Amino acid sequence: MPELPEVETVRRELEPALAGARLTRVVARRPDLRFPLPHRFAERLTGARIERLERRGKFILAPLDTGETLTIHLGMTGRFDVRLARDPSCPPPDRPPAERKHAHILFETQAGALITFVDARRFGFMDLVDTAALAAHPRFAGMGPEPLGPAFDAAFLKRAFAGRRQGPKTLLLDQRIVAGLGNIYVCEALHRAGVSPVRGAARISLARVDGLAAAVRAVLAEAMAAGGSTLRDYARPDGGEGYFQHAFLVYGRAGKPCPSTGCHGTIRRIVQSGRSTFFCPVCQK
DNA sequence: ATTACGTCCTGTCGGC
DNA sequence: TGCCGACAGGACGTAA
Repeated sequence: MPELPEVETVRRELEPALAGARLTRVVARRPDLRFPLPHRFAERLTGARIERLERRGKFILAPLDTGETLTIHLGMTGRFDVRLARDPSCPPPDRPPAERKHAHILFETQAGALITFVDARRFGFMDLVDTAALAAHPRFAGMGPEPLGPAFDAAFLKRAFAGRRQGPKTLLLDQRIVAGLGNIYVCEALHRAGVSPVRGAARISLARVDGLAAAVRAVLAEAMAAGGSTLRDYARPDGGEGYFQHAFLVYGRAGKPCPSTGCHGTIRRIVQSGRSTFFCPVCQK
């Protein structure tokens, strides 16, 4: 379940193999992921040099020397398998059948690295967009600020919440308000800030919104330092696991006692906009 | 403008 | 033991 910390971890681990690398071979083993791949996808990538790897929200961006940018979204189960250049006399290790079955896109670099995009549920997607027009692209034009950037603070969030009747849970998941949060970190941030996920967002005091913005930044920074969270779906390109899941205070903990000091509440699971919300009804007001 | 809800996709897990 | 539904949760389309 890649959210910002997981996507950033993946970006960093792809860098050694892909930043500055020239693609010598690209294979799309099917014409679509979540959406159809763009026209002549593999051909437009083959021979291109990836100038660097960036991240915007939950997207990985790879600007190319062709004037286009490869945009990648991992969806739910998308991940990369990275094999750096190796001794050609040593055959590659066999992969488990499930891996092979859902290996949809292959990238080979001039230096001999083999990068495989694997996505069982195919909620991920890739696109090629004109780099000069990237900011104006519908997918990015309306995207909210980076939660760890300077534009995301209490004043900004207060404005975004103004006049809104939906709960902060729903609004923080909206990538047009802030880019990169997903279900897990929104639940965790709301609990840390002591803010109820169901309270009408316009009715949250500035002081609480301030605490919420701080909690969002803190939980993301901590998760990133831990290499993200590994649940059933997410795996790092290096095969390692993130370990922030051990720091969850509410996510997936329905029925367990609230971990807040002095609070005797019990974590509840409810459904908001079709998604699970985990929270403590006692200390989240 | 805002809100609500359905859709996509497949593997896993719990209950019967 | 096997079947079946619930669930996981990203973005997006549609309709009110």
